[in-house]
Amino acid sequence: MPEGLEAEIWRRAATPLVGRVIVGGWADDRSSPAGLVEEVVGARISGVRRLGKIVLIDVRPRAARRGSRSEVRTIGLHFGMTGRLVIDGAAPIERLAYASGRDDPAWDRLILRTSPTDHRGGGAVGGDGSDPALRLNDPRRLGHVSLDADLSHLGVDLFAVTAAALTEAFANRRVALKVALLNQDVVAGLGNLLADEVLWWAGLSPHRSVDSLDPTEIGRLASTIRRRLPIMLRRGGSTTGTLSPDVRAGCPPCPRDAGSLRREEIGQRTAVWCPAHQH
DNA sequence: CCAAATGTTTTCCC
DNA sequence: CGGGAAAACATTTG
Repeated sequence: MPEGLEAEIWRRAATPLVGRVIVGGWADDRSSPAGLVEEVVGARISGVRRLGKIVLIDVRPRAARRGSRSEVRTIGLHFGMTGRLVIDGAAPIERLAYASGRDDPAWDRLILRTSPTDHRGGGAVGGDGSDPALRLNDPRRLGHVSLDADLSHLGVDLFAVTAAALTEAFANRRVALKVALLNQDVVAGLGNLLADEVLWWAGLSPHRSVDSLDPTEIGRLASTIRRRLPIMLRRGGSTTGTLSPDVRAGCPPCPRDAGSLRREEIGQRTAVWCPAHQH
């Protein structure tokens, strides 16, 4: 379930890390580039950003050592379907939909400990026995950690969507609207639930080819995205929409027009939509 | 035992 | 190179 909204919740939760120095940690090398922890130990966290579904931790090495890079490095947290972030022992999202409710340390993929300095309260942060500053827990290991990844292929961020950006992203493509919205190179951050949700609100069929949309429809889609996302973010994430996991599972009558919701596979993902009002 | 699950990535084919 | 379909990744949940 981690889509752009969950990444934004985690990004906000991780902002207290800015200013702290990474003093140690551990990375599962099946999920992270080899030597990642050694690369960032001693570095100060200079920023926490988000791009699409990816949370980015910028770190500034303390000094140029021989053979090491002195410029800012960026740790990318990619959550896959089951990755969760725990900051200073607190999980902003306790339980992910469609994932385990347990928090087994065996599923930890990245642990970063930071120095006690710069932490409000002054207590130890990530010292012996205490909670690490950052913990990425991912049972299914479908997520991963990147270092200085090239993210230039990503499309417009879901919170920056405009009609013009969609028009440009849809140009020269002839795929189903639902497939295009799930493509991170088109819009970065929309996942299966958010894509179905915004199409439901915009009244657009997931089957429509993107090259068949007229400017009015693209404008309606863009404004729907801009309007619905902040509401769902406030409510707690991508499961809080009209087409919640419960609705998706049960396929009750459409809440808008009492027609029947349809559940079918589009682009190898489950799509839920209302043929009565989505055209 | 079985089916389905929020996300990528790869591979093969047209 | 642009797609589309399908499989793969690894595991839990109901």
